[in-house]
Amino acid sequence: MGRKACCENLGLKKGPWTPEEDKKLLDYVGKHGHRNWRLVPAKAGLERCGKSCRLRWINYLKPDIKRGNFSTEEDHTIIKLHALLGNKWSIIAAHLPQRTDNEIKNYWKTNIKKRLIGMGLDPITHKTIKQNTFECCGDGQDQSKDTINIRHVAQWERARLEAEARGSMLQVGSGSSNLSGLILSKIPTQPCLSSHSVSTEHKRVHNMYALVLTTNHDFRSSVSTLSIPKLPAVSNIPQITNTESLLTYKADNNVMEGCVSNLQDDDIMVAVEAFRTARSEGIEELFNEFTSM
DNA sequence: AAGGTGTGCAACCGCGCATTC
DNA sequence: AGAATGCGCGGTTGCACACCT
Repeated sequence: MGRKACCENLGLKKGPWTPEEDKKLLDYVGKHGHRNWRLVPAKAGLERCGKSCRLRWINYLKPDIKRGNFSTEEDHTIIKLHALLGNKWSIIAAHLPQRTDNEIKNYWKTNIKKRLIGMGLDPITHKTIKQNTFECCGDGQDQSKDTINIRHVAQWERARLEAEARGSMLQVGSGSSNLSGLILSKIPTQPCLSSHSVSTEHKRVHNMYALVLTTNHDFRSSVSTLSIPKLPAVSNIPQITNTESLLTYKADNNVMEGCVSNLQDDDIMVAVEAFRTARSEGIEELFNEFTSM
C-alpha cells in the first residue's frame, strides 16, 4: 500500500545538513537548477534523497529567503490568513513571498497560537475559548466582553470575506462559473452562532443579499468588499434563478453604483452565520425563499 | 554546577494529487 | 485505464539551546 519512501535506500544520510552538503547543493542547483529532485543528489555528489535535498533548498538555501524575526505586518497577515484559510501554510506563505511555509508553520505554533490562547481565543476558530459562539448572555460586563469578541471575530470575518473575494477573482480568471456556489462552498464550517442573533428572516436574507453583492462586486472591482451597494426595497427583489441572472439584475438596476454604507460588524456576523447555516442550500433557493415571504 | 523542563526550529514522514508512461 | 513516479503539503519528531530549580 502506498508508495515507497524515497529515502528507503539504506546508506542515505539523514539528519542535520553540514556546511559541505549545503555548498554542494547550492553549487549544483545554482548551475543546473532542480528540474528533477530525484536526480539532484547523485549529480550533486550528495548521499541524500531527493526529497531531503528539495526540503533543504526550499526551507534554507533558496537565495530569496528572508530569515529572522517576523515583522508586525507579517504577523498580522499570518493571523488574518490563518483565520481565513486554516492550516494552509503554503497558501499563507504565498502571501509572504520571502517566507517558507515551514517557517510560518513553526512561527504560528511557537508564537501566534500561544498569544491567541493567552487572549482567550481559540487558535483554530479565532473565537472565544469559553463559549466559542456569540451567544449572549449576561450582565453588563459580560456583554462588553462579548462586544469586544464580536468585534474581534468580525475583523477576521472581514479579512476572510476580502480574501475570499480576491481568491474568487482568481477562480473567475481560471474559468469558474458558479460564483455563489464557490463562495458558499469555501466558507468553512465553524461552530454556529446562536439562532436568536438572527433577528428576522428579512434581516438574514437582506444581509445575505448584501454579502452576495459585495463579494460578487469584488469580482469586477478593486473597491473594498465592505462597501455595499444600496439595497433595493425588499419587495423589489425578483426571483433570481442563477448567478448570471443575479449579476444581470445588479447591472440592470444599477445596484453597483454608489456604495454608500459600510457593513457593521454584527451585520457581517449575521450574514456569515446565515451563510454557514444555509450553506447546503443554493443561493438561488435562498432568494426564492426570501421573495416568496 | 548539574539535572530537569520548556521552547524553537530544522528535518523527516506519510499521504494525496498531478503527471508520465 | 491504470500503474508508476515525482512533487508538494501538513503533521510530527527530535535535537540544541535556554531557562529554571
